[in-house]
Amino acid sequence: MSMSGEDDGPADSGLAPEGVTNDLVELLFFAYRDFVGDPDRMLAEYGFGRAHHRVLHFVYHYPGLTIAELLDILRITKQSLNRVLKDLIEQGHIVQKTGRSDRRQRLLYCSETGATLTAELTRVQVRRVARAIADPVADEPKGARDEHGFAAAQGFLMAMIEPEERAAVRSLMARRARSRR
Amino acid sequence: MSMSGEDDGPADSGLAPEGVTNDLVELLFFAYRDFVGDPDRMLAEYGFGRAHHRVLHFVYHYPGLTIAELLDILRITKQSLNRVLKDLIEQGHIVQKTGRSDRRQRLLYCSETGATLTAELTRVQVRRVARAIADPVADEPKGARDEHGFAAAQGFLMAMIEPEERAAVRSLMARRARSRR
DNA sequence: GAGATATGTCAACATCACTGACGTATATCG
DNA sequence: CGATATACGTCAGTGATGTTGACATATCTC
Repeated sequence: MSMSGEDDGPADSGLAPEGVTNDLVELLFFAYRDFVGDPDRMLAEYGFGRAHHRVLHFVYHYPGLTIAELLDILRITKQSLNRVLKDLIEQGHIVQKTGRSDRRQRLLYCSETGATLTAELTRVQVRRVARAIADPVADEPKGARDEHGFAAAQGFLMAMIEPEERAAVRSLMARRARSRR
Repeated sequence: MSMSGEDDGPADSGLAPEGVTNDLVELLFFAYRDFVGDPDRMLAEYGFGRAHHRVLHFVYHYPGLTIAELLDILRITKQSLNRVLKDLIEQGHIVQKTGRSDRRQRLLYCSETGATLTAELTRVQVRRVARAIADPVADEPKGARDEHGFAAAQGFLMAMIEPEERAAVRSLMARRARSRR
């Protein structure tokens, strides 16, 4: 009797049991928190914030980006972008060049210092992700039950979390498991 | 010159080729953006924001949470928490009960309406994650080359992104691949 | 030359975070 | 019991980042 209606049929549908997926939802929160935590701290020393990081990141990795493209990527208003972009340009981390085919465009590039700074930030984030891929945290040694790819996603996300925090996250989620019974 | 493939020879280090990992870093950004996008829009109708969502989420899933525990989970100050918590209590979505073993504690619970609202938010997020696990987006049909679990992570994160946005993300990242040569 | 487009900017405002200080209720310990 | 610590609440001020709305300027397109 497929209760076909909504969506998450924990029973027989090809989809995930809800309990495990709930864990993934929370792991995503914790993983993302730590994922942006490193750059946040590094940039704070320069007086920059996460918004500056996002601009630096995309300009560094996609040199020659236009303002419009950047706005579309970041999904913020041009006023919001302009505030942080102005900081970065004034401090010489980003430079603008007038577009050659369309002189209205301001193509964005990192300066030497901007590239150095951003490479540093990227290095830290890439390292965290690469390690999480290489050494996912095996959480459920029950093996065998990963037809769906939960354990893989769970191991990856848990490995993205700061090691000292993992115990706290695990014991929190164990608490839900208990109260479900 | 090592033939075989582009450039990224993970060769000896157990770690990931940097190019692919860069993609994962960005996919994480886009995936998280869309992951929180649904609840953001739903809560905006109630005049609530993301901070309210986080409180509702953890109180709903871990009934009886204390203020201190919630502060530790969210990593914000009690002043920040209090602002949103006050909103939620005044509007009857969350109730406080004095702790029985320690009467200083205020144990947090969702009311009926709070539970209904939060279940709705959770449903949307769980659905997105469950689908991404069940139907990861196969991006590199080259197969075979996933000894490290990149393709799996990439497929999961891409599937977390709003379907209409995937083409844009793909073409953006293709642009980096091009400029690397 | 008219109108669309790309960008910059001013002003006002909302959300969500922070610090610092202080108040109250309750628990714990000597 | 009294001192001290803990859990929580709150006032006041500030900063980062987002929003809307309006308007200016340069440049492209027709």
